[in-house]
Amino acid sequence: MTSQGGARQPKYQRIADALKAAIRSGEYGPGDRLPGENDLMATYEVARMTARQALAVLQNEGLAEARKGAGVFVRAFRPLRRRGVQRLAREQWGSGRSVWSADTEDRELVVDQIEVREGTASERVADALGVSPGTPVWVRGRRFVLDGKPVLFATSHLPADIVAASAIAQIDPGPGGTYARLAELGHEPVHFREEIRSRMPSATEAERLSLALGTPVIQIVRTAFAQGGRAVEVNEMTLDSASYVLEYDFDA
Amino acid sequence: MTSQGGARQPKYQRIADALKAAIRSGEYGPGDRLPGENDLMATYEVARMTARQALAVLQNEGLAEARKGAGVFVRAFRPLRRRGVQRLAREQWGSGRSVWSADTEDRELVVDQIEVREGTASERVADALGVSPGTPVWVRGRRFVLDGKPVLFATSHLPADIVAASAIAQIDPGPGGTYARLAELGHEPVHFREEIRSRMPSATEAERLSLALGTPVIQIVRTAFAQGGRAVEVNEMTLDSASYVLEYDFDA
DNA sequence: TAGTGGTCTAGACCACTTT
DNA sequence: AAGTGGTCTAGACCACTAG
Repeated sequence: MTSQGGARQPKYQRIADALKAAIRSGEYGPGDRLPGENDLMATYEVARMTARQALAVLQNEGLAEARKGAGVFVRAFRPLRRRGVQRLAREQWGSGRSVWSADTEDRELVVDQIEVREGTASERVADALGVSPGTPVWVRGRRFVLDGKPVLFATSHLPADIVAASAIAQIDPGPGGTYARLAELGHEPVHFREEIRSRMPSATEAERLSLALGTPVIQIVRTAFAQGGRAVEVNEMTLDSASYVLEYDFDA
Repeated sequence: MTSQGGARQPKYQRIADALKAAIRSGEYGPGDRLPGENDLMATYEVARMTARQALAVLQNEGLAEARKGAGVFVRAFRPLRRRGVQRLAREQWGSGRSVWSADTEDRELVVDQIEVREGTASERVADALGVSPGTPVWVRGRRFVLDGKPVLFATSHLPADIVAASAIAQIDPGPGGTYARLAELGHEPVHFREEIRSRMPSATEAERLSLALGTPVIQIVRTAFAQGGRAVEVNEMTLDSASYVLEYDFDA
């Protein structure tokens, strides 16, 4: 085979581009089935691996999703809006509502994979809390599933000397959640810092969030500070990037 | 070949896991060369495509980077810290410094691919500015290259009726940048909203930021509001996720 | 020039989903 | 039962990088 009919791009790229153009043009809408491997082999007269590579491009860009035995489908997006500042306003948890109720509105929220245990601060957590590694902390882990789709999991770390005897060391921290309890203990959070990164998930994370190929995670590390500047909580959250838009409002 | 020696995982996954374990254990550090396709074929007695697939796993997770003709190498990370709130404080641009100087510290910053032109608001931009699609706007595009590595490109949109006759319609907007000029025009930004998304880049974006496989982009859409609530700028930024950590500080 | 990764072919068997 | 994507083999030629 002499290959290349004058094209400078690889075949699989040209096929992928054609599919992307068809999606942009509206020929295939969210949820629609795209031409499969066999279709592409016939249409473009290429080998199976080349057709697969073309479809892999779309999947790795997050535009399409393969379902084994069924086909390759255009992905749909309906992200939640997470208002970083308002959701942590004192009125929110001060009124007995949980912080997450601000994000979910009328959708069905399930919290599972709950874990509450005592442990010690890793180097990263110790650094954020301003303590030495190995310091006793309480660890609170959970996962959020919205309308059947896992969207986030989080692990919160709190200094054991503050929270050990409180409801924070229980599965259910009570109305208003952890922050309301911290306030009662005299360690009311008055300031927050959120650090945001994005990267591709590990295999474990991809499974825990049921992530399609080509879906990054957003990692948020929030540190809560009490009056006087003491860090009273470090919360490490891992979000499905296809399920979230983060919003931060602030003044000049 | 009878295949499978009792393994339940695909071969390429087992090979990929072995490589990841070797990286975690420190056997291969940042910048080190990993075993190549030929090495893996010999070591694990697999075909070239299977070895390639194993290496593709690492690349798609952002752990490794292939350099044509050279090998596959462990990636290194040294992100910039972008302080979302402080960098936009009035003192910053009020003092004649640019907003980005807050991020870069002592590293070498080059701004290129500069574009300043008049245009009309797309639906998305019009929506953010609170005007009708098609409204005249000035568009300011540019790319930031730090120590030779592109890290961000941004496109800013400003209502033409405000900025047309000002330095904002010039290549160089002068000391303190666009925001200082807006203030002089009586439209000083007093409030900001940043929306953050993450996704895999398109081929164009990947090229413009020299992104390795497995590197998501972070997209920030910032809207600046003047006193009275009028939106005076919408800035769409696309960041290399491997080059940035975003930070937001705020009170409860 | 030797070795590397990038692309591509032409087969094969499997597990899975749908009809 | 038919069709789909997932895995795998065994070859091949190419462009690029390095010593």
